[in-house]
Amino acid sequence: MGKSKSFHHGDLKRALFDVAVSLLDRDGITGVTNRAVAREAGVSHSAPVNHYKDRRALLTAIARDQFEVILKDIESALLEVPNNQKDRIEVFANTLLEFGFKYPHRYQLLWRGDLVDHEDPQLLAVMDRIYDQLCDEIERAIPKAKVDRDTIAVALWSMLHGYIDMRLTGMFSPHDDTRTGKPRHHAMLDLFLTVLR
Amino acid sequence: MGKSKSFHHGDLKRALFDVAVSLLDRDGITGVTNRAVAREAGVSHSAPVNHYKDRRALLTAIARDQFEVILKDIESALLEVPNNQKDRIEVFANTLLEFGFKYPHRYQLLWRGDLVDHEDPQLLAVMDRIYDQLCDEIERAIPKAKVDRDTIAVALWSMLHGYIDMRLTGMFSPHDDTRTGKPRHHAMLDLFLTVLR
DNA sequence: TAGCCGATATTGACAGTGTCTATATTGACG
DNA sequence: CGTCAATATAGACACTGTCAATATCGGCTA
Repeated sequence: MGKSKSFHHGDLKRALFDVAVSLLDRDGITGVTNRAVAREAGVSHSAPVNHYKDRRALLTAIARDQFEVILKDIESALLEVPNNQKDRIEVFANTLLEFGFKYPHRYQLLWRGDLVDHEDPQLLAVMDRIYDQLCDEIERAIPKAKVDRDTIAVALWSMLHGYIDMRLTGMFSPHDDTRTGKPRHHAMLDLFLTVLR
Repeated sequence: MGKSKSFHHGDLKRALFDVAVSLLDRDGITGVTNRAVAREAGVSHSAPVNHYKDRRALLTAIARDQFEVILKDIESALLEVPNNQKDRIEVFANTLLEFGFKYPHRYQLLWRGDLVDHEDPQLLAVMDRIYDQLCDEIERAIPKAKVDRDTIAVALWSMLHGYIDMRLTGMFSPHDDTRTGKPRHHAMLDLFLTVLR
């Protein structure tokens, strides 16, 4: 829709956004200050306020966008897997894991309640779509279960998020499972999916 | 050992520590600034430097301590459960969950790599003890498994951490499982432990 | 007891931050 | 051409962490 082709700059809003993301990747969240972003974009230190109310608004926009990226990654990865197969859940999981390890700082931003407005309706909407996607796959894979579909979804997403988060903080090292020789997260998933078979 | 009964103050090091924790509980991590801590302790803004090299050092000390609290909570909770029972794992899990919900800000601090030095040897030591404790319980409950004990431990801890973290960011609401009527995390645990039976 | 000395606390400074206000510039549109 | 709202700037304020210089205190030895 209405991308505001700007007056003085060109499209400062987008420029600020892009700069912020690249700073995030390079320096982590502490490197993404309003002033650094403005500097990098070649504008004055308080130019951003016209496009993003404050730092939180900018970071929320990024989080929104990255959740969308994840959703699209999942959707397109699922396209390459035939329907009604249990390993669609595996595809879901792997996509999330890959994103987390490829863009650690972006991933960590997503869950920083002090920096991102998790009440933002658009953001909530995307998260819901991801969640619903997961529920659909679970329903497809195991229509009959002792517990809620939601419980399975929450359990699985929790495990994935927790694993990524703890790996990123350096808590777990990326060792393989010694019994199967598979990467840890692969073995973990197998273990989890055992319940469903 | 050697608690440095201080000269001017009394035991400023401990006072700073306690003030920091109470500020953390009250205002979240953003409220725990060096200056606020000093102010609250009634000393000058740079008094803390004599006891904690910088903010990171203070927060690392807190994290260390809180991991110890968790370990002790787990150990004492386990004392009330007979050996060789599978629900010792449940006790482990519930203790972690309770801590997270009771002290959300402390819990979140534990995983903030930008604020806490996760290479700190003492901190690593405590985390290892918690991890080993978990592994022991797993070994006790299921000596024979298709996968590594480590894989089970990592999977379980990941799930617990992920659930707490996502609950604290407001991602999941605390709904009960509709099939069983149990709290979500309870049902989640049951689901996970199914693998082991 | 006198006096030294290291541990502890204060003060002041510097660079950086987010955010607000007033001011200037711009470009589209009448 | 001139108006006006959108956009950009410059300056200020109150914070922050951290450092260096200074002051104060207590235990120690002489």
